[in-house]
Amino acid sequence: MAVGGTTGRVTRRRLRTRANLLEAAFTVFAAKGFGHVSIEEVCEAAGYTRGAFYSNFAGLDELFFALYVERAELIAEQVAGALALGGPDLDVASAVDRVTEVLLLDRDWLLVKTDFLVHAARDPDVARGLLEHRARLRGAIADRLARARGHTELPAVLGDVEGAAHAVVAAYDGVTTQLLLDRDAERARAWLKQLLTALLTG
Amino acid sequence: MAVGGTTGRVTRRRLRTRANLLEAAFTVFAAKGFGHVSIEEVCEAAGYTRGAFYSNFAGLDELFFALYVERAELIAEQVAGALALGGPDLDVASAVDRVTEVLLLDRDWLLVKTDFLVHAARDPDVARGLLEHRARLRGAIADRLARARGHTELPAVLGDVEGAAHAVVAAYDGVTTQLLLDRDAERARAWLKQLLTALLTG
DNA sequence: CCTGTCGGATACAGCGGTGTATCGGATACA
DNA sequence: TGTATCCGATACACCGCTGTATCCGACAGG
Repeated sequence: MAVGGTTGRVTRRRLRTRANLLEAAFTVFAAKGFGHVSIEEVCEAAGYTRGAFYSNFAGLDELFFALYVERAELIAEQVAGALALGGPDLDVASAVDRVTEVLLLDRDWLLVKTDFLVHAARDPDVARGLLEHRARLRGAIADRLARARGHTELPAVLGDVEGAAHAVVAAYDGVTTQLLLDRDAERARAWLKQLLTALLTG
Repeated sequence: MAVGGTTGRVTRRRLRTRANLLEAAFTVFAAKGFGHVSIEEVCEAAGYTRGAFYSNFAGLDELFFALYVERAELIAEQVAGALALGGPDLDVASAVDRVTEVLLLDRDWLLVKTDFLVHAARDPDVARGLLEHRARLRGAIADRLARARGHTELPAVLGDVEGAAHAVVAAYDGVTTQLLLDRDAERARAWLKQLLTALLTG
C-alpha cells in the first residue's frame, strides 16, 4: 500500500517513524549520494527494518522526492524570512548578506540538492516540480528587488526585475558548484556577495 | 590486473575495445546517471562481455574517471581554440559567443559532467583533480581577458583578471544548472551572454 | 606457416538487495 | 480494561550483479 491515502483511524507513531526515516535518509544521502544508497542502509541508519520502510514509502525514489520537498520548503521559508526582514525598504546589500548566510550554510543540503538536480535533469516530471520551486524563489527575489528600487538602480543589461532575479539565482548556482568542490564556505559567501554586487549595482 | 601498466608486447585491438567501452559508457551514463548503471549495462551497450571490461578497467569508478578526463580534455582544447581564435586582440563579446557555443552544446556532456561533480564533491581526491582542471580553464580565460584589456575595462568590483575569470566560470555553472532543468539551450546561451556582458562590461 | 602470447568469452559461486506475505506487539478508542 | 486496528518486525523466495578462474580464438613475431 505504501502511502495511507484514505484516513483509516488516525496515526501518531507512523508520523514519527516516517520523520525518522526521512531524517536518517538525509544523512545517508548526503554521505553517499542517491544512487549509491540502498533501502536497507536507510532503514539501518534510522533503526528500523525494511518492513517499516515499505509501509511508509513505495521505494527509494518516493522517499527521495519527499525528502527534497520537505527540506526545500524549509529553506524557502528561511529565505523568504531573510528577505522580508528589515522592513519594506532596505538596501540590497544587507539582504544579500542574510540570504547568503542561509543558502550556503549546510553542505549536506547542497549535496542532496545537487543530487536531486541530477535526478531531475533526467526526469521531466521531477524537473517540472523543481522548476516551479525555483520560479517561486525567483519571484520572491524579484519582489524584494522591486521594493529596493530607488536605493540602487539595476543595470539595464539584465532587463527587468525578473531578469535580475534570474541572474541572482544563476550566481548562487555557480558559487554552489565551486563550494561543493573546495568546501570553503567563507570564500563562497564572499564570492557570492561580490558577484551579486557586481551584477546588481553594475 | 585491469590496467596494463608494464608494456608486455604492443596492443591495438585492446585500444579499440577500450575506446568502444568508453564511448558506450558515455551514452549509458548520460542516459541513466552514474550510480544507476551496472557494469553489465555498459558492456552490453558496447557489445562486449564483462570479460572485456575487467580486462581494461578495475571497476566502474575507474572507467568513469577515465571517461571524464578524456572528454574534459577534449572540451578544454575546444575552448582554448575558441579563445585563441581571432588573433591576439579581439573584443570580448565575440569570444564569449564562440565559447558559449562550445560549452552549452552537448546536453549529454553536461549530464555526465554534473554527475562527476556530484561524485567529486564526496571524494576529496577526485575533487582535487577537478579543481585543477577548472583552474586551468580559468587561467585560459584570464589570459584572454588580459589580452582584451583596453577594448573593455573590467568593473573594479571583481578585482583582478583572475577574479573576473572566476566570475565567468560561476556564470557558466549557474546557467548550466538551469539548462539541465529546462532543456532550452538557446535561452541558456542568450542568458550566458547577457550575464557575461553584465559582469565584464559592468 | 607456425607458435607463443594476448584479449575477450564463458562458466561459476556467492553476495546483497528487493519486494511480499505473514505474524505479533503496540496503540487509539470505547 | 478490552479490543479492533494498525504498524513494524520477521521470514522467504528471487533475481541481478559482481568478481574470478578458465578457456579458446586472434594476432604479432619469427
